[in-house]
Amino acid sequence: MPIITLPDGTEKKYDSAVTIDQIASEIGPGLAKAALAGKVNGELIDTCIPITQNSHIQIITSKDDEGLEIIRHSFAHLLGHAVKQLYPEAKMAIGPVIEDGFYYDISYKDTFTPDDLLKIEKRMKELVNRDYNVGVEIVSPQKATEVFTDRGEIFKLDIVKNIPKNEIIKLYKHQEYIDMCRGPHVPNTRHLRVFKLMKVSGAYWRGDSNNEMLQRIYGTAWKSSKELKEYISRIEEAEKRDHRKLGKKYSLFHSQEEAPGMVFWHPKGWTIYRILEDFIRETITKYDYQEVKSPQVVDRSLWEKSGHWDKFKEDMFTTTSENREYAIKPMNCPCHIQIFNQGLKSYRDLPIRLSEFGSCHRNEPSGALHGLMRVRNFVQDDAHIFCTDEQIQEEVQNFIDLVFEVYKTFGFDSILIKLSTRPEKRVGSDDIWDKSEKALSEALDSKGLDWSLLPGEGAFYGPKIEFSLKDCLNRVWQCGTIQVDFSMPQRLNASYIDITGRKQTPVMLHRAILGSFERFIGILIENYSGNFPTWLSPVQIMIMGITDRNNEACFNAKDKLVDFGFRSEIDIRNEKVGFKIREHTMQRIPFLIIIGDKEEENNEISVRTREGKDLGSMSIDKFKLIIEESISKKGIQVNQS
RNA sequence: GCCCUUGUAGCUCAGCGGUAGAGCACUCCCUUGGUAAGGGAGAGGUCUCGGGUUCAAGUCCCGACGAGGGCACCA
Repeated sequence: MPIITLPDGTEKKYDSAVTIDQIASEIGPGLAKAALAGKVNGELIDTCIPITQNSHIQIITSKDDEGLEIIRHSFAHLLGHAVKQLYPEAKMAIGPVIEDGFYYDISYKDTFTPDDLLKIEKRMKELVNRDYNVGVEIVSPQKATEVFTDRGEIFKLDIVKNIPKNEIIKLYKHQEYIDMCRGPHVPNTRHLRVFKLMKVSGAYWRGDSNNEMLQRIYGTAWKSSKELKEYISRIEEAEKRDHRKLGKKYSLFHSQEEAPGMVFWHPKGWTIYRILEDFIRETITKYDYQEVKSPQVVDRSLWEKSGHWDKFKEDMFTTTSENREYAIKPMNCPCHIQIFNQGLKSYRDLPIRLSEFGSCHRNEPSGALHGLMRVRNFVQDDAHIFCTDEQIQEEVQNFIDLVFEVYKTFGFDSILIKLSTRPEKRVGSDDIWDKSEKALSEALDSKGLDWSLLPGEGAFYGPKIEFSLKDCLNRVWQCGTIQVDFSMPQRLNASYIDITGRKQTPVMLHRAILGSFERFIGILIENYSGNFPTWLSPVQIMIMGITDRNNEACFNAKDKLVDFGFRSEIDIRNEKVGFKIREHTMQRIPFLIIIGDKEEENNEISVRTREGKDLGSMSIDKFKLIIEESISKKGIQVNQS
């Protein structure tokens, strides 16, 4: 005799078990048609599962977020149905929901081509049009084993074996196709309309690189074709902004076969790099950092002491000379400890903040390389803070201020923060972990920030905070980090004399704001889509004459603007002004200056922006104020169109 | 590193067994033109590299290297 309570508080009494489908039908045929699943006391169930207990229920339709997830999940089953019809020998592995869609991992003797994808997609559409009901059955592990043994679904059998005894197993029947899933799933395929198969790629079974490589078919699915279209155009927009493409277009950098994963910075890209470096240098100086520079190539003995030789030998570039073996540094911290270790340190000296724009090399797997985002040679805006346990919290607080100040300067206002705490395998006493985790969380709370906890995700040597920014396409990039390290100072014998005259080991905080310059510039290129704010624009001003008669005036204007400190160039090619304007507008140069006879007569210049706005004629001094204003805003509220 | 795809002029791409193509860029000539493409001519390629099949190989096969999409990795 279940009593069912609806979200609006209405109660319904039933003589016997009742399903979501029945309840929805009583409320209205429209709802019955739209019902995808139910939420019973907070748990999602299929529409056909009988409810026997008094329950609060909610009917899930495609309007709910959960509804879309269910639809996407059912699409994975539908994909399975189609694949097994077309390729009966295929073995289905797993088919979960992911952001924006779903995928299915499949083992099959031949590789799926884009043509196969079209065939599968076509078959899926045909199946959808049958409007067939999806059946669900709760079975025992034995039954599930029988079913999948019959069907030769070896991966499903493996999954069944690993399902805990107390968990129920549900089989979903898509006509002759049977899949296993926690569910719930849509009751009928007519709910599955808007989708597209996107691509096929490789993926390891159970995500383990020792296992077989399966073929993964990715699909996307949405509530409406409008949303699908928006999704596709979002992908296209991201492709247009691809930093590798824009890097070529604006001649910022390139890379070539002879140096995979390394960057050849062109004058324009290097200009941006230098501005960033100067900006960080200037900012951290305000925060009492001291800049240092340490060697690139260091004897293996140091890397043995630091533990890197054991753990990361394969990932380091090495070199030999006169029978000695060296590593090209993959990070700066061991060297910074060497600097710290010179001379006796007192507690009065702490905290010591050593920063370095040190070039590091890591031999990343070839498959990991990606434009500027993942390289083998990079420079971090790196620094190490040597301090006492008690100073951790204040140092973290200061760092948070620093991070927010820097990100804001680029126009990044939405920052996500994650705190990762002790993993199972770790060094350091529970006492010190307690203390430093507390220092980190209290530092965050003292700033009134929202943050999320990642338990167990910390490094073996200490907890950490990670700062991610959201770009204008809402993509999330992890950039900043501050990590407590209890291990390395000890390994490398760092010490200071405390107030009682005893030797102590300092805590070391690794921290970076931008992460690597390479990657951060990649992010900036995509975020601004090449429309760098004036302070970052490699060329800020392009001066062009109308005719040859104006060449001298152009040179004079350029000299004056360069003297003022603006990055200015001239274009006195034998071309019409319209042609030059088009070219430099497309190169996204913020200010275009045109000088013709009229301007010369009045001793003025004519100014136009890359947005196509004509600012009219003015004196160079007046223009100086305009561009100074634009530069001073840095990346804040820039026009990113 | 693994799976798939891929590598042709400076760039974007066509050609897919039979003497290397287009657009843009480049060079030269004409044009000196007022706010997003003036006109003409020319030059430019061991078709990534190394093997093989063939009378004949950018074109088919094998291998290496690079790149792209994923997976794994990311101190």
